[in-house]
Amino acid sequence: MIDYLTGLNDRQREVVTDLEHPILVLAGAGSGKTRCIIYRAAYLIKEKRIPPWQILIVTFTNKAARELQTRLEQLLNIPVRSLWVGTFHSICLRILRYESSFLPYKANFSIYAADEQKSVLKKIYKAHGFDLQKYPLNKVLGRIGRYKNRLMLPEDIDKAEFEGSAFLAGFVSIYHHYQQTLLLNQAMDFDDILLYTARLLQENEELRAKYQNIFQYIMIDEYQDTNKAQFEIIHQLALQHQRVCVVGDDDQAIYSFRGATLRNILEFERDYKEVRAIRLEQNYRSTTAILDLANQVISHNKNRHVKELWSELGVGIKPLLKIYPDANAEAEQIASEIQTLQEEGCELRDITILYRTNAQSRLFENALMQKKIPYSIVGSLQFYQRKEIKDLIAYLSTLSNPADNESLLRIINEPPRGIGQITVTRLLGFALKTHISLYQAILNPSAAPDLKPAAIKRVSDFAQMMQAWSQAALTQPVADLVKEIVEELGMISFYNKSNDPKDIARAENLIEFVASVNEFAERFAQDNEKAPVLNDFLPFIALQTDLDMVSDDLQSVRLMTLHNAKGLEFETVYIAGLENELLPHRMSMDTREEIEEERRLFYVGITRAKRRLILSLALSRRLYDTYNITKPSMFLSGLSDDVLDSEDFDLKRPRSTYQKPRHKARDSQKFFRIGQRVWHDEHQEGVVLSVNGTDQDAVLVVSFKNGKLLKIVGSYLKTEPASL
DNA sequence: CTAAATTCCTTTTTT
DNA sequence: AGGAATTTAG
Repeated sequence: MIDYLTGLNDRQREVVTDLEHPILVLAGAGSGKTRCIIYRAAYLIKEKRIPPWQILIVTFTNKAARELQTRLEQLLNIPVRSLWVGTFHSICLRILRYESSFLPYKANFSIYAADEQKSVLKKIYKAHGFDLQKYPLNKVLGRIGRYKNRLMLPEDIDKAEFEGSAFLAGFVSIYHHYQQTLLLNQAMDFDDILLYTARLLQENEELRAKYQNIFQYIMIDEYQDTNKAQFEIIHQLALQHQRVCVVGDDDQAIYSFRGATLRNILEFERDYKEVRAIRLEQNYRSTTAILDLANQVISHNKNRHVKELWSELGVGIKPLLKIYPDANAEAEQIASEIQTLQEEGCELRDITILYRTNAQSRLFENALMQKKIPYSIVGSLQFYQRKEIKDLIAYLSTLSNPADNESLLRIINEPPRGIGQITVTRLLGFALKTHISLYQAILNPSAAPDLKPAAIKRVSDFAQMMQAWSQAALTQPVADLVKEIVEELGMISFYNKSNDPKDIARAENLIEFVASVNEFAERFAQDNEKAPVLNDFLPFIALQTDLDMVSDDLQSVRLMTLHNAKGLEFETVYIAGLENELLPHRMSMDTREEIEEERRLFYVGITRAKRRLILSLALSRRLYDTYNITKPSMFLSGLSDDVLDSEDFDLKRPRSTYQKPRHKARDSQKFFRIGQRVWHDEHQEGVVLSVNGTDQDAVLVVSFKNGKLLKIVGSYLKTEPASL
């Protein structure tokens, strides 16, 4: 018997047991919202005898989904495999594969991530003469994404909207070609997964009824970070029966860059009937000292529901701000503090270092490695974006979906097998002219004009190898298939032969990948009582992220971005790089909305800490190959002394004397450093503010005593005053 | 066709 | 700085 009384407070219990109304839970950080979801699911299954397959729970990450399922099973003491629990993308993908006959896609369509998207765009630019400068890939992809999140395909964009603008007209044309190419390749991007699901539910009455009927009870976590497409999917499913429960916190909305809109949480009471709104403000995670800081930081945001977190866990240790001369010192000091904590008996897995950008992880990795402190990076381009892994996955995608040109082109000459650019171009031309796919073209290369016999031989050898595998892929367990491909291509031994440590790491990655396929196969076999084949495996891999890989019981310090920290908690939290242009990030400080979102990101970081919170900033930091002087984050000003200790450092007063950043000495006479004095023929004495490059060629920003601030090349400067 | 040389380009955050 | 992409040389 589950005890719903002692484990939950009054309001949590209401969330769990009110099945009569649509429920909106406004849950502060650490207020036990995941607990509510788990107990509500348990309540439905155990008390109300709702079959698990009628319950849909949407989480923010795959890992959260797995955890939720495990905890629920522990609570119920029975397995609930048929429960629908996953991210929007994984749930939608499941539906789309199953219902592909209603779409212009086959069930085995590929998923394109950023790399493939860009590669598709580049080909379109080349074919249709679009200028990369005028249409930067990231901008275009961002815009396409924003349209898709609003459920708009190119044909839905109002002509009138872009008639006056050549740029917009160009963009719409690119968007159009892009969608066509994806369709031709039988591929979807991440946003398509949501868009097509939403459209299907909107337009197909039968399907809508079917899934409304399946998903009798719906729960959504992190509702504040849903976008319009996601809203529409849930709305279509829940509009009839209204049995929906959403959980979120407007102060933790940090995904507007991918179309998330607070509108969904703010208008929930209008979207559904007789909504019960329940607020959870008691925090069960952090000490009062930490919450005081969190409350004060977030109170500077204007656009929010005012709420104050409180807890009964005692005052605790006051958060501390540390200032370091440069980013290296920051990383080293944090590493040695962690060493001390470890010696005092802290568990490493209870410690995390949070930062704004992935690039910052590098410094911490080095510092921790030097001190031999185990660490794991959560997320980032650790694994699935590695070249060797992507190559291997491209083989698998091609075997499963021969229409997928991106994958085929990636591997057609990888490892090198004498099929060069010219051959590929000719094959592509031939395919285009005869309206067949590239894969079909390579099956019969002798039909292509201009191909030399030697080239034909190499192509058909490749094609035969692929054909054999794609036959095998239908029946052979995927674990065996992958092993065979890796061995036959000699990938591991190829990388092992090299002396480059990077290549050795690549070999190791491939071994790890093979191991992960085996792991998947075992789990799959347990659940389904048969060994998975390729088509069982690929859908899983497409949405797998590195976030899902770090095991909880591993004894290591966790490194991650602030975004990845959402939903997690740690005894000790370091938040590094509290500098303007980093947090808030330079790309996100133009509007008040952007700055408020960055502040929420900071808030999310703070509220991860259970007992100990250390903030830090560096007074200088390198970007690319340039050292820059930094300014403390604007989020630090306006905080009172009683919520943050700051090592006798006055943030309001500009620093006149600070320790010079340490750099490796170079045997060059004119090695310029930040803060260094330099002399110029005309402007006399000045101080270096930033350096880009070295020696004579360095481009420097120098503040001269005569008041001029100039960008200047090193060769015009002297490092000593001119003798009289 | 491959390998070397050169240029380009990056850094916001993620499913 | 460092890696990817593109151009050039063999």
